Amino acid sequence: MRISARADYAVRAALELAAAGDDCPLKTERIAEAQGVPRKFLEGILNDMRRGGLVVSRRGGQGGYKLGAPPETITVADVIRVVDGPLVSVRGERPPALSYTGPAESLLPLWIAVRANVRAILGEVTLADIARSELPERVYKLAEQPESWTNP
Amino acid sequence: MRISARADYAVRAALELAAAGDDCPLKTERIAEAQGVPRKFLEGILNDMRRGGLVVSRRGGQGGYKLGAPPETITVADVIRVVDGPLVSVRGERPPALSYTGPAESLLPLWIAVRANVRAILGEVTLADIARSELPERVYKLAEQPESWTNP
DNA sequence: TAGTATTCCTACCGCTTTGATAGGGAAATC
DNA sequence: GATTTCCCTATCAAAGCGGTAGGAATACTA
Repeated sequence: MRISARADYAVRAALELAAAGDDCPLKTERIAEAQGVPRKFLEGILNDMRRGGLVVSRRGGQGGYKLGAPPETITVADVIRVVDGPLVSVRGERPPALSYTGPAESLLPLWIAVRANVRAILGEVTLADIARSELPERVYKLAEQPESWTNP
Repeated sequence: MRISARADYAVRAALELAAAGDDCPLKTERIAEAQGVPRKFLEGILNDMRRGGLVVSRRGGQGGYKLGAPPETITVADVIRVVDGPLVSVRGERPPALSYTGPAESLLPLWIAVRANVRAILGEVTLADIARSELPERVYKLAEQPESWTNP
């Protein structure tokens, strides 16, 4: 289960926009430098976000990008879905599309539970939460536990 | 965040073995038919599981595969790690290897929380749980909620 | 000891995805 | 009209993914 570079970059760009505020559009160059991601690559990602309605753009002189909605209303899941499609998939299918037989029958509810638990984080945390470093209680509690930081 | 075909197949094969019991080795052919997965592909997966110590094999006449440990002690996370590497990664790196700056600083604890929540499911549910269709309370509760089944 | 069944190994294949770059067209500002 | 910036298309190499082929090694059976 991997978070792609696209998704990571997209969220980081969105966070820069959230921090910049609504009346201060940022150009690709600025964001790329601030977050240390390849400019041309980021260009394409921002474009996807625009098509997805997540950001709005303006060209020319004082142009750039800004968020298309208040950062309190945009979740990380929203961003990832726009640039990468479904949050969680099994063999390229969304879990409800699967079917199992024999001793594997209860595998479906398991994948469903995994997806629900991923949503419980990514679907609840907003850009505003991260930008101001105030993750929701429940999320913070998870991140706090030392065993969450250890690799198996 | 996708579960690969390898991982899905591996878990299903392991479940067949769990259901078969310790004194009844299954051959690749049997498992492939039972779960409807390509035989030759499954062969390679079972081999990885053997190298990872998850299953033991015997060739010849009454050969086949059986679990290398009681199914109550093997979690789904164990299986996935053996065939696919780390459970959760960001841009190919494990979360603790990342670092973020500016408004993205709190992105790291977020990824950590996601991983923790994935582990909370896949690292707790054992092959025995699934094979006998008795998922732990907490997991069952998640899978039960109707909104867990809806696509966004 | 010969035969057969099964795992095991190596290599390969086509396809898609991923991460990234290049170059120029279109529009907004000055 | 010049400049700035977004926007579009095309391309690229490398890696991963899902799957296949053929045969070598080994264990049981007779």
